[in-house]
Amino acid sequence: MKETATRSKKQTYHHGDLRSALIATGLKLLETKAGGEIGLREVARETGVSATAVYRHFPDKDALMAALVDAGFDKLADAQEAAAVPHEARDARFRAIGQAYVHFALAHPALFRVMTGYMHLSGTCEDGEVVGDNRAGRLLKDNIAALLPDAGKLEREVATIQSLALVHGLAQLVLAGQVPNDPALIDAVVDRFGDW
Amino acid sequence: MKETATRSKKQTYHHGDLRSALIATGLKLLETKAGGEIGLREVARETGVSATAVYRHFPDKDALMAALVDAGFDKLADAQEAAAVPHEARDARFRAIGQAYVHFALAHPALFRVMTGYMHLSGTCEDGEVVGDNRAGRLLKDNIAALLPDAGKLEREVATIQSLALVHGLAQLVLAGQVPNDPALIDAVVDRFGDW
DNA sequence: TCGGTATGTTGACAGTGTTAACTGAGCGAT
DNA sequence: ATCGCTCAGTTAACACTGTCAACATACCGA
Repeated sequence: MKETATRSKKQTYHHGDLRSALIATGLKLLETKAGGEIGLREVARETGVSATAVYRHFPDKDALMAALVDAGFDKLADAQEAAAVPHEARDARFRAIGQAYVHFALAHPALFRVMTGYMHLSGTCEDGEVVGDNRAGRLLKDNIAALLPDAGKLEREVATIQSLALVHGLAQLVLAGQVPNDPALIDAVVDRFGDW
Repeated sequence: MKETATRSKKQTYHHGDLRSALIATGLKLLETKAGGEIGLREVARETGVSATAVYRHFPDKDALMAALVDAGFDKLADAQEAAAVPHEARDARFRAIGQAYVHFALAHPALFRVMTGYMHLSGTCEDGEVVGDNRAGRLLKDNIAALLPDAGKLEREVATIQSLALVHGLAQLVLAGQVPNDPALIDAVVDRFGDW
């Protein structure tokens, strides 16, 4: 086809890396359509490809959704790292990471809903490890370790889970309309992030 | 029909309070089918009624789901009140309520998933009030007020949101497989519930 | 050059939410 | 007591979804 010039690399086949294209349009659809679900056929249609072509790259709709979840957590990690940069003190960096979690969820509500709704089939915690092994999870655990250098393993795990549960629950409650979307209030709640 | 004898009251019409029957079978289905979604037609079929009969009592599938959310929060309030009974001290009662939240979610995973997935269209917080006005929400706010008698309104709101976000996020993370389902670990995290 | 396989296509099937048109039970007014 | 209206249910159909089977074709190595 004629888009051979637009694609830079991996341009190996018919479409040239359709898998990444599907994920990209999925993310774009989740940015545009603020509310509601997303469909396998819809993603395929918007990518300009037949619906069943998706099955050459994902066994299920669930697998496609899981890939979107992974992509979402990657974007979240980007936002968190960017938010941490301007701060020097370790606790300030930590709080910035927590704020970034909630702000990301409020800025991308549809994507975050997919992330929470399909989280269970993407990177579950293996072998007793706490929180999934994506970049966002590692970022959190690394910061906890830097913040509690003298703590034992269990203590760090508890701190990790508490922090994550706080921001995750807060984001979801605000998105669900159970907590008013008041930045000052949200900041006040997240300021508890990292108090031990 | 012949089930006139089985129904005690409200037996006014063809089915006799079909609305409640639909909610009841919806809850039953959510207990039985541990994972996955629930369907309008499925609920109708299991109730022994035509699919379109649902539309005489609910404008949407969303409305039916919202009713299930309300019913779920009512059952949650029951569990929380029962869990609070044996404790005397106010902080112990408070922690028991928090534990009950997580345990309820883990005991009824499909129902809890529906509750979180459709929470946004059932009892959103009106006029700046914090958390929805169901029994579970009032129970939490009353206990916060008893626990922080000298606190200002904003301080109580922040405490309410922090508590709710902690247990809600924890429950969801465990259900999503991001946190191991270890009762001791969960108890350790929830023990932070109500520390100020 | 040729055969095989990776990557796409069309067509079909079961199942979903939703609407329109229809039927009949129950109750109030005459 | 009967008429008529409205409530509460039905069947039929539509557009849509996820998924499978069968088919077509572009690429790549022998």
